[in-house]
Amino acid sequence: MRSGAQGQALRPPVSSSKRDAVLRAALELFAERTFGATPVPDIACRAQVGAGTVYRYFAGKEELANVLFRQCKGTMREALREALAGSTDAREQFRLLWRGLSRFAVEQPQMMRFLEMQHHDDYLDSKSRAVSTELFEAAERFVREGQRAGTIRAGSPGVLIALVFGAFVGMIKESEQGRFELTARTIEQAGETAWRMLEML
Amino acid sequence: MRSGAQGQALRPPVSSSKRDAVLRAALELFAERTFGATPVPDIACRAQVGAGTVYRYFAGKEELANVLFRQCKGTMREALREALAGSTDAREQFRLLWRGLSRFAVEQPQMMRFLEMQHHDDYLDSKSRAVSTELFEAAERFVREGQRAGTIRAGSPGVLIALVFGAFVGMIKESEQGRFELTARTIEQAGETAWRMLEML
Amino acid sequence: MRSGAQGQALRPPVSSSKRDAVLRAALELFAERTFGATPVPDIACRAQVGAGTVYRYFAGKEELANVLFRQCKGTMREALREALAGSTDAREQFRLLWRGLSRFAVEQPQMMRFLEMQHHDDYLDSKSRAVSTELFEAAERFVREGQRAGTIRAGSPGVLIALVFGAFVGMIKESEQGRFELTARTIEQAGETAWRMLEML
Amino acid sequence: MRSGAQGQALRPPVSSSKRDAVLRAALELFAERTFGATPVPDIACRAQVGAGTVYRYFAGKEELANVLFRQCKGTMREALREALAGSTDAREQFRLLWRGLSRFAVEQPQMMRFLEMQHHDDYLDSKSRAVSTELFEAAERFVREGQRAGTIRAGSPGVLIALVFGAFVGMIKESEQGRFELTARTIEQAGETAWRMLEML
DNA sequence: GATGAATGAGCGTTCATTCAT
DNA sequence: AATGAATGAACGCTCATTCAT
Repeated sequence: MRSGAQGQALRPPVSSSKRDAVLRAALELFAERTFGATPVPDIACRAQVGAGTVYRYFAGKEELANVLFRQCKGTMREALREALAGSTDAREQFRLLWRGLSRFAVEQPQMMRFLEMQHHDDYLDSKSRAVSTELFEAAERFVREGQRAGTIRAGSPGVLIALVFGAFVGMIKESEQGRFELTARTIEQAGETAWRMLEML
Repeated sequence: MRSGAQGQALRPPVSSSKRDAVLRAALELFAERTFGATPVPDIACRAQVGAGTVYRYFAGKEELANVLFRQCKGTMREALREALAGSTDAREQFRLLWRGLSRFAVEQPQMMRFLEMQHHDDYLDSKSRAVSTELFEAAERFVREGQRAGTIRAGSPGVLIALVFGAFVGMIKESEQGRFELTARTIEQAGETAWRMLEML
Repeated sequence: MRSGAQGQALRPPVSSSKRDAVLRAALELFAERTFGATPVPDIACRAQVGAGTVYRYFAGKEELANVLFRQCKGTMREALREALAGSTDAREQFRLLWRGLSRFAVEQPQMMRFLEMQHHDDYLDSKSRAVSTELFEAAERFVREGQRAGTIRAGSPGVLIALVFGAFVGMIKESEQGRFELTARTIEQAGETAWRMLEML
Repeated sequence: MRSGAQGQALRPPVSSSKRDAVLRAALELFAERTFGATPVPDIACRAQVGAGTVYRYFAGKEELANVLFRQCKGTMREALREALAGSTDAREQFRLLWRGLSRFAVEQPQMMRFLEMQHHDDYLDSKSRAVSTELFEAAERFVREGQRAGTIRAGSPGVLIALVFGAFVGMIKESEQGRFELTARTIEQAGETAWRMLEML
């Protein structure tokens, strides 16, 4: 019993416990040491898998990183789904957005580090880049809606999102440097602060 | 006048045209390809210097990166000197701060990329970390002064700085992704926006 | 009837459709890419068989190649049977020989490539080597008979065979390099030419 | 003093003792075990050189093999220079040709093995292929001249050369299999035999 | 009997670093 | 002081072979 009625699954399965273990291990190590500084054998070792096994599931280290990148972006998007669904007023949506980001950063600190605190330009493929863009554009839409509704101030949506998201990332980054502790309270107040960049006065 | 009349200097000079050439070349390549992805021989080649010469001036690749990191942070600080000197009112100081960052980012895009868009945790030594901290704390002081003067709103100075600086970096990063163009006007408006996170209402 | 009534055969059968499929696939791939450049899993795949199955029928890649080698040599010998049976006069026998080789080369180009245009010294076992020798010696006998009958000129039979067979292989090889086309006419004339090395003037 | 008046030699020198050692070692090992079965580290080891050094002089294993191939073909051509220069009558020229091949095969058995007893199709580049073709065509010219002069019989020059050269290679090959000893006398008589394929009756 | 996922030794190659010149 | 040829450990990756199913 392979996996239901879809018929054959002739090539490397899209999921399997080994594959998942490799992705998990890669995330841990990439978050800790960067893509470039992580040897594939170390990933295999941490995943409790032979080095060759990595290549059963991924065409190479770069593909592994791309798949992981997309998976992480997907998880991030999931955390922001409610906020980006867009229905209530912008203020409330922003609260959801910030909360979503926070949950993501707190629950998946490795994904956060991997996604937003590292340099991917060397190996990201167009599909991965598209996933990034898509998420960015969803956020832009949120701003544009708010502007139309008169609850978000005027200004380039792209720039505004870059500032808000950058602020969030900056907070996480500096807290990881040990500059301050990242309590729920800190996060919430930071959200209030960031909202000022968007709110209509 | 470093070592008086004893004749030859026992230790390599702290600066020399070769040393500078190596640092310059390293900056260019690190900015372009990351520390981890830049071979030392390539740095030497770009600097028009023998590979061995790099090791005359730096104990190794990591030390080179540390020296470069500190030099870049120093240049950044220089760009912010006026703003951080602190004398006029916070609003004006912030304008100087944002302008300083912008000048730095525009005039030294390679430093900006190297310093703020890459991952250094693997090789930064304590001295370099201290330099970072120092700059961060100068910025915190600016916030604290403003708070004392009643021109900057209450809140953890560290968090506020992290948000503001993060916003700046976010803007640069996304503009480099091609999400929008970074005109003088964009930068200035973004500064107005970011100021909202600090201003007393 | 190999092992009588003892029930199950203790050793895998010497032939089976899977075994044959593996041999066929190996021949195709070895001819195309050489023994050394052909992964066992690729053979299995082409044979529509699990990788492990190859090892049920052959002790390893080398044994597979040896069995294949012998089988190909056998087919070659089959193509030469008439010519080597030796009964008519040498001139006619030679015609049969050349024709046999040609038929073999044309009908089994993969065997020809595998057997005569590649390097086997690394893995051929003594049995395979013996098969080669046996065929060579049959050809020597043909020469010796002709010499005795006065229709083939004097000279070391081994050397003469080496020259004639080498000429044949040379023709095939260069035609595969695209130096000329290998028509029936070309082959026949080449046979006439090669015969000159043997004929009594 | 680099090498005379040609000026700079900015990139890896075309010759150096290490480079030569690598080529020599590669020839020995390729002759013995085939290109495909020879690990680069083994070449380096035999050349008494670090593995990385191979890559200072050659872009990769394939380039090394191509350079070696061309060098060997060059040496072979050198051995045939006189014969292919073409001046005397074809009979005499053929004697020179056969003698040249023999000298080559006897003095450079490793080159002979590498060049003519192995499979290169996988990695030969167009330049190397051109070198092969050039030599083949020079031999064709020899045949054509002889035909024009009426000392070589009619027939496709390409096919005739393929047969003659194939015969030579066949002789070498079988002698290496131990089927007979390769004495000067054997070689000379074989030459007489092979000449029959060309001579005008 | 048959499978193919899994393994890990070993490949071709790179690069931080050294050292004879 | 400066060089750059040389090194070899370590990388990403392949593949002959095994073995749980």
